[in-house]
Amino acid sequence: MRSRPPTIKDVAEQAGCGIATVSRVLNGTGSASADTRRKVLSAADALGFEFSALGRSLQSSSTKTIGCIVPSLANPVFAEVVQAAQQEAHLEGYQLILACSEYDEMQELQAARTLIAKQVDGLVLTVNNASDSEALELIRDRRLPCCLVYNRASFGLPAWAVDNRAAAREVAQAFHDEGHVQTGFLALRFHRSDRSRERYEGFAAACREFGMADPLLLEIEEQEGNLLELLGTLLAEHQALTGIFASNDFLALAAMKAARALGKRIPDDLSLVGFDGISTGLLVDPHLATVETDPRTMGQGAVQSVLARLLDRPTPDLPSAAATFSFRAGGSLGPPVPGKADGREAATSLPSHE
Amino acid sequence: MRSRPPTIKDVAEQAGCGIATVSRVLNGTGSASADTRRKVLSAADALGFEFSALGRSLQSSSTKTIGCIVPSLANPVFAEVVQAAQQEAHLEGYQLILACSEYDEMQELQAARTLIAKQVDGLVLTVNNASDSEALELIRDRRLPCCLVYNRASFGLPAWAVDNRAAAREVAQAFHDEGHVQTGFLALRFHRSDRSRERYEGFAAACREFGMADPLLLEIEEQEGNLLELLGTLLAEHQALTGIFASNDFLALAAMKAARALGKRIPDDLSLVGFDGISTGLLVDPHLATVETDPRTMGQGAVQSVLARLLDRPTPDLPSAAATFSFRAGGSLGPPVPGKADGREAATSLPSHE
DNA sequence: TCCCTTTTTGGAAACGCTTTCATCAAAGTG
DNA sequence: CACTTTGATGAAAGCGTTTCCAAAAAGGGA
Repeated sequence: MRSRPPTIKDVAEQAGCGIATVSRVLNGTGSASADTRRKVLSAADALGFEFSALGRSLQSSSTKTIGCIVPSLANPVFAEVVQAAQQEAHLEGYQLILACSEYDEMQELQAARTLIAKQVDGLVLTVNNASDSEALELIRDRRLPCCLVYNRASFGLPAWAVDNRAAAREVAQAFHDEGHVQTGFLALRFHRSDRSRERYEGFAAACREFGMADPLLLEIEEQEGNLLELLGTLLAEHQALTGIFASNDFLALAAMKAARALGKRIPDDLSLVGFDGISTGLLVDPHLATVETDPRTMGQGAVQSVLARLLDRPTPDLPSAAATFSFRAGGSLGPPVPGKADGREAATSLPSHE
Repeated sequence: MRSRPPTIKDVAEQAGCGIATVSRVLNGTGSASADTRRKVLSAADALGFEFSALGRSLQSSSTKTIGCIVPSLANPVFAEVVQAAQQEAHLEGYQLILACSEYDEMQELQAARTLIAKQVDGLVLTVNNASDSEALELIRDRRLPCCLVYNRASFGLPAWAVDNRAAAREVAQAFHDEGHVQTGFLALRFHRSDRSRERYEGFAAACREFGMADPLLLEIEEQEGNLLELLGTLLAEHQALTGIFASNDFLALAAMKAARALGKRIPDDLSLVGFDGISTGLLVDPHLATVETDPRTMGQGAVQSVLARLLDRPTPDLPSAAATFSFRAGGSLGPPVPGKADGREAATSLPSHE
């Protein structure tokens, strides 16, 4: 029919009354005679009228919108965080505007700017480096309700975070219990993620505490396709390691695959522990030992924290540090077995495949 | 400093000029003397002024925002779609508002309503049933620029879709080539996804075409935790099947695990083929045979289609049906080997694990 | 019937922006 | 020097709401 969507003015005209009355009737605020109500309702219905959130937001200076910035959705952890955040926001009638920083601080900052310009009512985000983020600075200065996820509290902002150091300590303990001494820490974009660094630092400190050798830091820069090759090279260069703690599960699984291609038995020749606890870890054989976290709770909690500030509700309790993760044992971690560790070509150790 | 964010009026006051001038200077539209320009710029800077997208949108009736509805982010396919869509939108200065339908038509409709009320400039979405979606009806009636993803074209809306039937035919062909006759089709929420149904129909038709038995339809309703148990039961009930085509990779991987728990060798006792081509399929052993699709291209393309309409650009070409997928061979599909098929308890067939 | 209270109603302002239009001064032009 | 052109500028309208306020209508009691 009409190309321009109908406005409240159109409804008023059709119903033969003023726009104020239409607003009152349709919003159920204020009084109106039964007759007027009927006329307004039918006019609105006939025109297929819906309020424009724009005019409303301008007026109320509340957009019912929450901004969400995560590094990437390629990581299922963040995908889950976002999904849970979206659901939680939806429950209260809020929408989520999504932005991905691609692990880049400039994009992170720009995203924050854009979302602020869009007048989001609050923000939920995972930044690359919580202790030094221009985006967080901006948000703090703007006094915008905000909550961090998977970052530790910073800039005075609340955070639903995993205690990476404590978790890493448990991993070190597990390695130690199995008798490992020389381990490595494998990270994908080490300098771009404070989470990765915290895990490494906690791991290194704990290794020292348990009297193990300092873990070797194995960094990989980019994820360009040849990840498996890079891992293969890296593993080949460090045959002495009996165990590797990877900064996330995908990396651990990829390392598992690369190690096998090198003829290594898991866990006899090389033990592996991941981080995150994604479900894929339970589909492989042996199961991936890992640190389980709960992305859904994190995303949901972060939104609740923000909403609490917006709606003047009591702030939800942040989880105690110890409750933010749990070590999950798995067949990929076992005692080192000195056996035939160095068979370069060993397709035979790849099961059910010959 | 000030609790209320500064408006253009504040800047004008501080710079000692009219708001129109501020708008012109800051937007780089229209002319202004060097002196005024300087004053405006410094005033804006001093106040930390940023335009409110709200006022601007109200005025221009364009929010620079695209709505995005997908069933869930738990499926990495959709996570990638959303990520790619977000990136592509971002390139043109558009933001993405995200909504998840949770495979529920009511939520799907409600999301569409909300996004429309939020005055999104366009929509990119995957619906549950493209041929019969109230949400799509609404969108079509509103004449909103919109593009479907992973659904086939419907309601006159363009679509970046996978040719599910053709893909399923290739899977049937592959099963046939390996000598399978009695296969099954495994689906998670069959009645909630037209994609799943199309795959089944295409598969069934092709099986018939190749002279195979009609595939058994194995449905699973909900995904509540015990998925592996359900799969185990299901598989135990249908020992005659030599091959299973799953409606997505996760399901195929889970089935693989469940089958092994039953003592089945993959692929000798049971061949498996998935759909989607998620990277996890390459981390397991043997590799999962599957139909690869390209969620990034889909998401990106869909946004381009919408943007083309918004910015009056030539419509991007939709991919030819055949180019929307490619069959990926994998060790999980092989010829059926009658051997010791029925060992109920057979931990031995689980490799490197005893 | 008149006056007072209560309910219903619409005009108008405000929200923050862009854009048109008219004004005014400066700068050319003859 | 009178006259036109040009550039710079601000007032005001309009975008779609909500809400305040005053006016009008409707009851109610004497």
